[in-house]
Amino acid sequence: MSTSLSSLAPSARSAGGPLSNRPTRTGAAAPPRSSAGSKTSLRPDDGRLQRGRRSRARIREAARELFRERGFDGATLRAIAERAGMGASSIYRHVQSKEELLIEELAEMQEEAWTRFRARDDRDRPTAERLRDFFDVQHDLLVADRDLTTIALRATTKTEARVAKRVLQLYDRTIGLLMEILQRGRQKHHLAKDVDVLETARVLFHVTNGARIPWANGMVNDDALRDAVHQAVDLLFRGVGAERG
Amino acid sequence: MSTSLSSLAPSARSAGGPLSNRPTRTGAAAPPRSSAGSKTSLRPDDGRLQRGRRSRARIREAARELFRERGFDGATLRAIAERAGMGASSIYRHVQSKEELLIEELAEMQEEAWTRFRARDDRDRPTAERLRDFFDVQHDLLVADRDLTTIALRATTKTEARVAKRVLQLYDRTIGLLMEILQRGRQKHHLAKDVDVLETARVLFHVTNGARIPWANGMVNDDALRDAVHQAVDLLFRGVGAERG
DNA sequence: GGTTCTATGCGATCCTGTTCGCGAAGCCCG
DNA sequence: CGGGCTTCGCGAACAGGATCGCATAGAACC
Repeated sequence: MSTSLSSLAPSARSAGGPLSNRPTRTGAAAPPRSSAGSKTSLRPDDGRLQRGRRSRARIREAARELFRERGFDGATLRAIAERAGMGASSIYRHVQSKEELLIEELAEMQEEAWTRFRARDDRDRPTAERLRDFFDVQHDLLVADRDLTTIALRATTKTEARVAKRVLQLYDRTIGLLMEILQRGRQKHHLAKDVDVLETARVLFHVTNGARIPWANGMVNDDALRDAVHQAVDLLFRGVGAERG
Repeated sequence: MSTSLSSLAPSARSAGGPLSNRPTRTGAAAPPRSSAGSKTSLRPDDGRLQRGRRSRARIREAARELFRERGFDGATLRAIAERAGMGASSIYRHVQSKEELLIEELAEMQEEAWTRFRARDDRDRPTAERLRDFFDVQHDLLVADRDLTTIALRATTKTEARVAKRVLQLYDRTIGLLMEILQRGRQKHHLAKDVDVLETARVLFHVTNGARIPWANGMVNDDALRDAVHQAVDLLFRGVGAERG
C-alpha cells in the first residue's frame, strides 16, 4: 500500500535509465516473471508450464476483449476470469495485478509503433520531421486504445507496485528511441552542438505524454492533440528565447 | 466506472481552458457542491449549513493529518471518518471521493506557491530566471507533500470522475500563471516574437509535471528533479535546432 | 402547531481488486 | 511405485471505496 508521504522520502536510490539520472543504455526487455533465483532448469516443455502458458494466453485475450468492450475500469476481474474459463483468483497465478494486463499491451503497442515508424522512416530526413512522424505513428495507435495512455499513467502513481517501475521502463525505452533520432540529428548537424540529447529526449517525451492527459479526458479531440504535439516539437526546435546574438 | 476505450471517443466536446484548445480565461474556483438549480436562497447562516461546514472542516483536518501520517493510500476512509468523529459514509455528504480531499490541498498548495513566488518576484528580471524561480518555489512545496503530485496525476486518469476535471482546472490555472510570466517576457522582448505564449506555457507545464513522475517513484532524488526542471527551461529557451540563419 | 423541505448523519450493503489456505496434478528422483 | 517439489486452480474471505434507504433536526411557510 502506502504511497506514503515520507516512506521513500530522503533522496537518492536511483536506478539508471534515461528517466533517472545516469545516461545508461536503453533497450533490453524485462526478464521472464519466474522468480530470479530458481535453481530448477525450468524446462519450457514442462506439461504444467505449457498449460500455464495457454491459460495465460486465454487471460490476455479475454482481458483485451473486455477492455475494448467495457474499458479498463469496466472490465471486472471476475468477468475476465469467467471469459478465460477460470476463477478470478487464478488470474493471480499469472499476473501480479490487473494493471499488468494492460501494461503488457502498452509494451506491445510501443514496439509496434517503433516497427511501423522504422518501416516508413528515412534516416536522412530532417530530424524534426522524423520526430513528428514518430509521434504521428504513436498517436494513431493510441487513438485506437485510449485507455492505454490513461492506465499507464495511473500505474505510474502506485509507488510500491512493480508495475510502476515497469511502466517507467517502458517510458525509458521510448526516450531511448527518441535519443536515437536525436543522435542522428546531431550527426547531421540538425541540432545545436551544445544540446544534451538525453535531456531533449526526456523533454520531448514528457511534453507529448502530458499533452495526452487532457485528451484522454475528452477535453481535446484527436486532431488537436496531434497538432499540439507537432507544435511542441517545433517550439522545442526553434526555442522560445529571443534571437541569439 | 468506464474509462471506456470508446465512450468519449469521437472528437470534440472540448470545454475551454488552456489545456483544451481555446485560450480562455484562467482562474475562478469551483462553485459549492449544492446542486445547481436549487431555488432556495441558500442563506449561509443556516444552522444546518453551519454544522455542515464545521463537519467539513473536521474531515479535511483529519484527512490532512492521516495523509501525512500514513500516506494517501494508507489513510482509510473509515479512519478519517473516525478521527473526524463520524461514520464513514457521512463523509460522502461533503466530498465526492477520497481523492477530492487531497485535491483540495493541491489547490491550496498551488495558491501558496503562487503567493510565495509573487512575494519574491521582480517582474523586471529575465523571464527564464523568473520561470526557474517559480518552479523552485513549487518544487519546495511539493517535496513536503510528495503524494500531491502522485495523486493529482492519478486523479487525471479517472476519466469519468469530476475530480479529473477539477485537477485539469488546476493544471489550467498553473498554465495561466506561466502565461502571465511569458507574456511579460514578450513585452520585454525576452522572447522570439513569433512564439505562441499559450503553447509555450503548456509545454513548460507538461515537462515539469512529467519530470516529477520518476521522482515520485523514487527513481530520482529531489535535487536531480530540480536540476532537470531547470535544464528543461533552458533547453526550451535556447531551442535545440541548429543556429538559425 | 403542523406540514414540508433540506442538509446531515448513520449502518448495512455492494462491488471489486487482492490474499489465503487447501488440494490436485505433473514432474523428478530413487 | 512412492515420496518430495512445483505449478495451477479454486472458493472463501478480506479490505477499502462507494452507494442506499432510513432517520433526525433545523428552517420555512401556512
